[in-house]
Amino acid sequence: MKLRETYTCPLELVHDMIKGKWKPIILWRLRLGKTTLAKLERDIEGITQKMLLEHLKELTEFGFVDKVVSGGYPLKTEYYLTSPQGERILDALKIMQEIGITYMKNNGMEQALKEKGLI
Amino acid sequence: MKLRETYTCPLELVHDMIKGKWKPIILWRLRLGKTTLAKLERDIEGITQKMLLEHLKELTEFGFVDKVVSGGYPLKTEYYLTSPQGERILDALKIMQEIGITYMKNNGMEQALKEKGLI
DNA sequence: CTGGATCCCGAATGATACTG
DNA sequence: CAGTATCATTCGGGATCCAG
Repeated sequence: MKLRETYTCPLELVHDMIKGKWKPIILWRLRLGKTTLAKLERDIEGITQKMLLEHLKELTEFGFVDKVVSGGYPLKTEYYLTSPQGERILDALKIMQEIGITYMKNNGMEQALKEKGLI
Repeated sequence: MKLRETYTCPLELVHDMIKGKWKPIILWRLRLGKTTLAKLERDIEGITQKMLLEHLKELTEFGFVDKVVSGGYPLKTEYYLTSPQGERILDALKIMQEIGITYMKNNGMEQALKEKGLI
């Protein structure tokens, strides 16, 4: 995600920072608390380690996520949402999630919601 | 913005619906109320009519925006946020705007904010 | 050796310019 | 305004590298 040099509006900046196929899902998954790369990879359906790493890196650079690396065996890295920025963006994502659920209900996609236990 | 056939999460769906360089700004501008294409084009710095039209079309298809065409000469079309979906997404965008302002303050981009009168 | 992270490349998609 | 062409970015695969 390449940022522009100038933004006409802070909103654009943030939108660019969370733009990308996997970023919202990663942040969403991180709402459950600090977790490892392996767990993220397991829980996020369809993502590859490479994509996960790339997007995590950007989220980290933009200050939404941070990580702790604990050396030793096995080598373990844990990722978590930063406070307040990471936690704040979650508020926005919650609204989007809510809109999505309502939208799907109203557009005959209830089946998918049931399968995920969201309804 | 091509939507996928399956989404693992409603959040992804919404993120895809507002993805695109100009969509957040268009929605943001529409928070000020119903307005015409010409005014949008004038107020959104750097957008071309083509881009504006395309993005408005998608936002309309996804139910965030609607338009009223009042016949007569000249033919006048006005766009506005739908209720509740369009207004709801605005709540998410407000949070993003806020995060963006804070981010810019903390990263030496205050100058840009002052120029826009946001600070 | 194992898990974490980066590099290079082709294919697909988005943005903008150009044109009628 | 719509259609097409061009240019820039992103996605994803696979190889590779680094560190304990």
